Amino acid sequence: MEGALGKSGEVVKEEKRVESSGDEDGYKENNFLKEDIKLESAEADREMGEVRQENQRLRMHLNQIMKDYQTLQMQFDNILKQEAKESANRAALTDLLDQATDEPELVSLSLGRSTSSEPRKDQNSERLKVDDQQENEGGLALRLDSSSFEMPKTGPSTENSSKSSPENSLEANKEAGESWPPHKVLKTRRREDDEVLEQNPAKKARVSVRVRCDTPTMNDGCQWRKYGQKIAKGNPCPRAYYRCTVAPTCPVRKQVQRCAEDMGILITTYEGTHNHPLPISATAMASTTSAAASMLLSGSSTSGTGPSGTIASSSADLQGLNFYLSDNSNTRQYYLPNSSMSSAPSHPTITLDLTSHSSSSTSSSSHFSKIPSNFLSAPRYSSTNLNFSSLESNPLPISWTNNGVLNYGTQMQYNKNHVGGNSLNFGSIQNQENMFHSFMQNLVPNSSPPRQILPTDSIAAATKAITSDPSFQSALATALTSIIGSNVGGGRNLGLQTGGENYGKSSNFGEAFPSPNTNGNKCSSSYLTLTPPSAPNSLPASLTFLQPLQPPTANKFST
DNA sequence: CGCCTTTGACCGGCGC
DNA sequence: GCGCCGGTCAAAGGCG
Repeated sequence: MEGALGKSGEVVKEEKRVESSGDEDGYKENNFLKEDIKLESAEADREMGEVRQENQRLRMHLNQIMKDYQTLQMQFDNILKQEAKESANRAALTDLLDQATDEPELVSLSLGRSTSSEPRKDQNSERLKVDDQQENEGGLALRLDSSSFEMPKTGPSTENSSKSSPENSLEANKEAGESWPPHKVLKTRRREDDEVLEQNPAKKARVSVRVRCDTPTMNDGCQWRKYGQKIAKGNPCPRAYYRCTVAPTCPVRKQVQRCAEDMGILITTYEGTHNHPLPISATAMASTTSAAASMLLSGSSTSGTGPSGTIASSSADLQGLNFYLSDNSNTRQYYLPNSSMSSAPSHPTITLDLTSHSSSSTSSSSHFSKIPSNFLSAPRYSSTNLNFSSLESNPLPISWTNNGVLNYGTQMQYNKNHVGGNSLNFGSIQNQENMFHSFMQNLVPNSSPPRQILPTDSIAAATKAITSDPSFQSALATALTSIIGSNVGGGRNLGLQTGGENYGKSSNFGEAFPSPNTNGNKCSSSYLTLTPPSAPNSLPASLTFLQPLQPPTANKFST
């Protein structure tokens, strides 16, 4: 606009000059030549002026952006301070209530409503109080101590995906030995790898994803090969072992097992970091697990600052979104009571709970207080939980139908024929959630309609929870951005997921499911995908929940 | 034919 | 040292 005005002004001046110089005939030709030169110089001057004005405009815009950024930063800090105060008050209140009722209830570290009800060991109360204090001093609990996530260049989680990873050592060995080694050599290498792993605990971090899923496996977009199956102690359902086959040297493995107390819940545990480019449909889960693992490891890496070498637990509970971060000491016990997990030792485990508390009539356990103890983690090992469960007070038994229409009070449904044109009709969802999904839709190019079915009740619950509190959203986004942006495979696993056509050729359907069913679909995981900010006024990052399309093939089942 | 699952055997860590 | 247990291997067979 300013440029246009400036241009018009210059033109008027030139016209005046031309009019005043065109009166005398004797000097006409010379004057024309001079006028040409003058015009050229005027043209140059005008262009210079335009450039200057453009420069000035850009400067003004930059200043405006900086002002906006500072304003938002101040607002965000204020919100954090307020929530820290509220959290402190709640923690104190919870302690008082515990003492008054003389029940061994846990100390809630929630920012929102206090909902957890796991028993708390009395001997842990002092530690918990200290942890709470640390949280509150650090501001919003959900901050997850973002400073600890700024260690990608030196921390173990970064090394995880690069130099000293086992796959690299494998590759190094491969260069020397060419072919895949015989058994004994493999064993030797495994030992070498273990040494590397010991030096770098990130390798052993595990991310466990709990998803309500009626189908044998969760489709995470990656390509897996089953290499074993075992009956684990304490669970009648066999545990299946899968190895990533996208790349022959990929060290990533996963274990799939049904929840003993609730067969509807599928527990998938990922271990390792992919050392290869992933299919688009697999990036989200990889990002999520990697972020979660790095979160866990970051927390572990900061140990030593707190009492007994522990970090402060972080927890946020906002309308159903529980976000736990704890160390490997007793702090975990108040949401993982009486754990007797059979997972391998020295494996810090982070659990992403994407089950919905009241999503299913067959469900009896989805919140942490009801999670079967033998599937979460052993008490002595590091374990972190990200609970995306909805709460009793906020039931969201929502599912998507083939038309993308939400249902309430039904089991999750999967769409076989859903190819495109997902209208995301959210029916009677609250405005905030509607807006959130609309925003998410805007992130997906219209030319390629989201082929993922926006997933399940749990996702709806998580979405609702996140959208319920903007400050929480900001905090979560900031935290996850700091994690993922710095850690996930050098960013190669990041990105907005726009399609889920790649399901690989894997047919990893046979899995730990005791009673075969005829459902031809695999459950797809619920994805957390971070996207970069699209506008100065937008959130630092947006949190999306996406889901790949279901494969059209039928399932095979194993016992 | 290649890739997959199945499944019994084997290995190593851990507790007693 | 022994047994338990989680995890892995690899031969055998199935499938497309």
